[in-house]
Amino acid sequence: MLDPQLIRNNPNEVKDAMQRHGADLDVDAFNLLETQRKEIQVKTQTLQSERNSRSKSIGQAKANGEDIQPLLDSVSQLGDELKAAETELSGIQAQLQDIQMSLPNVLSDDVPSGKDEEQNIELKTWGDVPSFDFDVKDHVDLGQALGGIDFEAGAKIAGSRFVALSGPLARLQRALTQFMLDTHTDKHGYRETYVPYLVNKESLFGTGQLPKFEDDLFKMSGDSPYYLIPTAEVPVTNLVRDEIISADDMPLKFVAHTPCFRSEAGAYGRDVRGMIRQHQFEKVELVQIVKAGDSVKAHEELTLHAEGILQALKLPYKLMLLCSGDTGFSSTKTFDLEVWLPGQSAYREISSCSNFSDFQARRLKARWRNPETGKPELVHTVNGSGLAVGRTLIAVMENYQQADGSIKVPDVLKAYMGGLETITL
RNA sequence: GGAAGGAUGGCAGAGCGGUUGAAUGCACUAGUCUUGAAAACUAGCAUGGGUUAACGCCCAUCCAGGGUUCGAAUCCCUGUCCUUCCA
Repeated sequence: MLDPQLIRNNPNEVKDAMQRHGADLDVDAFNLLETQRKEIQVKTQTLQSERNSRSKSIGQAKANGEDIQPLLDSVSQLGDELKAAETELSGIQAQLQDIQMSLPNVLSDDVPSGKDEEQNIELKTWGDVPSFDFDVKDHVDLGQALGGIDFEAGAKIAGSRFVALSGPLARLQRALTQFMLDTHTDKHGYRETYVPYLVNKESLFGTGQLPKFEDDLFKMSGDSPYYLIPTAEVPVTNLVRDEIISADDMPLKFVAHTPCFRSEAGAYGRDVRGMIRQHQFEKVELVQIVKAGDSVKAHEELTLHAEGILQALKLPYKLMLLCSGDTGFSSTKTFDLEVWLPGQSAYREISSCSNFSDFQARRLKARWRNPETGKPELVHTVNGSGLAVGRTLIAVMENYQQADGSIKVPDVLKAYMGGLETITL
C-alpha cells in the first residue's frame, strides 16, 4: 500500500508512477471520494464529539442528583444522525481502501521502462557456459533414464504439473536444500525459521498477494479459510505483522525452507515439459526486515547471498534488472537471477530478489521504534529466493551431466550426499 | 468432543456502565544528587487518524465483528486465540 498522504497530495505524480507500473489511478474519482471523505469525516467526528460531551454532562448531572430527563430528550435525534454519518463514512473509506489496495508500488527511478521481459537489462554474467562433446539431454530425459524423476506418478497421485522424485535425485534435492540453509545461516547471518504452510487472508493481504492475485493461489475449501503459501515470503514476512521491533533487533534476517504452491493460472501451455513450472516446489527464501534507509543496500546484499549459492555450485548465471513491465506488484525494484540450462540452451529464472520499500510494511503495520525520535516507523522489507530448489536441481542435473547419462555431484554437495561422487543408473 | 476461565499500553497487572486513554509496578528517556556509577528523588513516556501556518483541538482504538445504552474496557451475541479441567 502506498502512503495515503502521497496519493492525496500528489495524485497526478502517483498516476504517472502507476502507469509506469502497469496500473492506473482515476484522479478525478479519487479526488471526489477524498473530498467526500473529508467532509463526512469532519461531520462524523463533530457529531461524536457532541455526543461525548453531552453524555458526559448527563453523567455529571446524574451524579449531582439532578433531573436528567431534559438532557436525554435533547440528545435523542443525535444518535440517528450520527449513525447515518458513520455508515456513510465507512462506505467511502471502503471505496478508498479498495483503490489503495489495488495500486502497485512506485518503481525505483533506476528501473528501466519496458513492456515485458524482453526489456530487462543484463547487469552481469557469471561463469562459463559449459560445452559438451556429446548430445546434451534435458533433466526430463536424464531423470527418466536414471529413474528418479517420475512425472507419471505425479500425474497419477495428483495431476499435471506434479512430480515424484526418488532415490539419489530426491536426496540431491534435499542436499541442495540443506546446503542452502547452512550457507545462509552460517555464512550470511540469517536466522532459520519454520513457519506454517497454510496461511489466512490477513497474511496474504499483508504481503500483497491479495486482493489482486487470488487466482494464483490454492485455497482450501470447507470451514477453514486457509490458503497454501505460494512462497515462504508470506508467512515469514508476516512474522512482523502488527509488531513494533526494537532498534536493537534490527535488521532481522530470516531464512526458511518451505514448499510453495501455485495454481499457475494463466500459464497454460508454458513449460509443460519437466519440472520448470510445477504446482508444488521447494524453495529456500531469504527475508530481511530493515530500516528505511537500509533497504537498497540490503537488497543488493541479499542478491549477493543468492548468487553465492550459484557460485558455490559453479552454475553459470546472469543477473538481470527487471524492467517496469516485468516488476511485481509490490516491488519497487527486482533483480532476477537466471541460471544456464543446457537442456534448453537458455537462461531461466532461479531467483527473484525484490525491494518492497515500505509497501508491504504499511499493509502489515510492521514498524520499528526509532530511538532518535522515540516513534514507530515503518520498516522496509526485502526478500529473494536463495534459491528455488527444484530449478536448482534441474540446473545441477543438466550442467553436471556426463556422456553416459550420469550426473556428477557438485563438490559442495558431496558431504550432503554421503560422499557420493556421481549419480548413475 | 465436553466444562470452566481468560485476552487491557514495550512487559507485568488493576479497572462499581458515567471527567478511564485507562491505576500501579517494571522497563525506557530526561533532570536533580554524585569525582563517576549505583541508589534515591522529580518529570516524561500507547497507537492510528482528522484538522491547523503553528501552539493546539478533536475522533477512534482495552483480541476481532455485531448489539444494548444518552454514555461500554466494563452488559449481551458471534468469531478467533490462550489456559485449566474432564473424556
